[in-house]
Amino acid sequence: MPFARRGYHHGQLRAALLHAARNLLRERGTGAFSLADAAKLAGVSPAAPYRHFRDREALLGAVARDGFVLFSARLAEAWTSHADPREAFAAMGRAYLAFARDEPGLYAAMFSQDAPLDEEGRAEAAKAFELLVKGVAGVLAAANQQGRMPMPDPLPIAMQVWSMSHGVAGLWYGGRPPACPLEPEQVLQEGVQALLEGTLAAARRRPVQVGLWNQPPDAKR
Amino acid sequence: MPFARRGYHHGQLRAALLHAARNLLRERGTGAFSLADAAKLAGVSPAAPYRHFRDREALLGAVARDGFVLFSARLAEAWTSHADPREAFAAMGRAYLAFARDEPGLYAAMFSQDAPLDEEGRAEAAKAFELLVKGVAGVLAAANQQGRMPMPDPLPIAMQVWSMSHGVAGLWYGGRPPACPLEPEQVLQEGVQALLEGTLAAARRRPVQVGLWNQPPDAKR
DNA sequence: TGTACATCAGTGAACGCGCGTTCACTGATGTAC
DNA sequence: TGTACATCAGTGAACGCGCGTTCACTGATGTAC
Repeated sequence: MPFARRGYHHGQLRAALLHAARNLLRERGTGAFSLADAAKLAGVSPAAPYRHFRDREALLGAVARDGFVLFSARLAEAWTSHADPREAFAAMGRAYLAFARDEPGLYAAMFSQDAPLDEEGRAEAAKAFELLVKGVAGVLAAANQQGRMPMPDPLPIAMQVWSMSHGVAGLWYGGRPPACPLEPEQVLQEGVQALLEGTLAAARRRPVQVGLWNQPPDAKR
Repeated sequence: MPFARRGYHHGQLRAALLHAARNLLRERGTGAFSLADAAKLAGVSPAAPYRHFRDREALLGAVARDGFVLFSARLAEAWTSHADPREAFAAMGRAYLAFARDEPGLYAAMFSQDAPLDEEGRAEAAKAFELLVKGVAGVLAAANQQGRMPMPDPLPIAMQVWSMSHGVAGLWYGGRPPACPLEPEQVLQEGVQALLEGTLAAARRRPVQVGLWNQPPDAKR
């Protein structure tokens, strides 16, 4: 039992509440989460949380913010754990799904409007997305070492990858798993693989335009 | 006001409750949905719904089932509205997103474990997925009119397309829309485009093996 | 080192609310004779 | 055609519950002198 209280004053109630809330989120959903239960789990009266959070929403928002911090850390860890960008990117995908699998309630809260993110929370969410963009850019650069093709804009591709990851996570870990016998990791891995391959194939069809990198072909007129 | 009651007996309370529940789901989320409000919206006492549904979950499950029926209809409509499989498939994607945009609460309920599907409901959900598989198979066949490459199994591809669609829907219509300036329709359309292109590129690399269609290359030993 | 006091984290009882669900009932409907 | 009666959809009042939140309070902590 981490964050156990020591006396009349808890000492680290804020951290204990965040911890308890995450556990509740894991067992029940975002909707079933209750402030009273979080307080009880932290071994404290139902009024105590109000010393640290304005209301229920504020606690949920803080949990979601911490969720994005943890999420970013896991993605960054996966990215730096491999030298080859393609392997690193694949590891990122596995880390993404592992996070959604192990913390489905937290993951759902992070992307739900029930847990309103403050400015800092939105910055943390943006940071996680930046990691994905960096990963996509790395894979694209690795596939284009000779600079034979115009570099596609990594942002829409990252958004497509994010969408597929979010979709796989939602379908398998967010509700009813699909009836088909496919493994979510495989679906995502092969899907992203094909997605990148198709993008690169399209890019190879366009002539290299030195000085016009990252610009769409129509922009020259 | 559809399904308005006429006298002491409502006449079509079951349908009215399903209608009211869908409206509530549209305005609030799955979590905030309440049986009492559905009854009030249908102009009936809070005990009346129990004549037609075992409990709150049963009503939600019935709403979800009807949601899948409507969803399938929209997808089928889009598919049959174009002769060219590629155009039809693109229309299906747009129909998918339009459904999730116009009925976000219903869409969320359909994929949430809060609304337990009965046998019939699961069959309806499977039917919607079948339409997607049919669409993928149609596009693959159109790209392979000369029979030059082994036909890839449409099922995992359909699952990847479903995941990306579900992810785009979840990100843009299910919570916080992403900060990036991309349109969800464009992200999905281009993503699926690249995904299919990559899959076809991979398939072209394999030699045609007459009599071994739909079998993975390793299966020959 | 000791003491008075400000600060503030946590208490516990209470509130109002809305919800899911039950229950004895009432009134409309339709069917058997 | 008329009447008695079974059926059953909807009533309304009530229940128990859990929740978010407030409020006057209490007790520990740390700081100024």
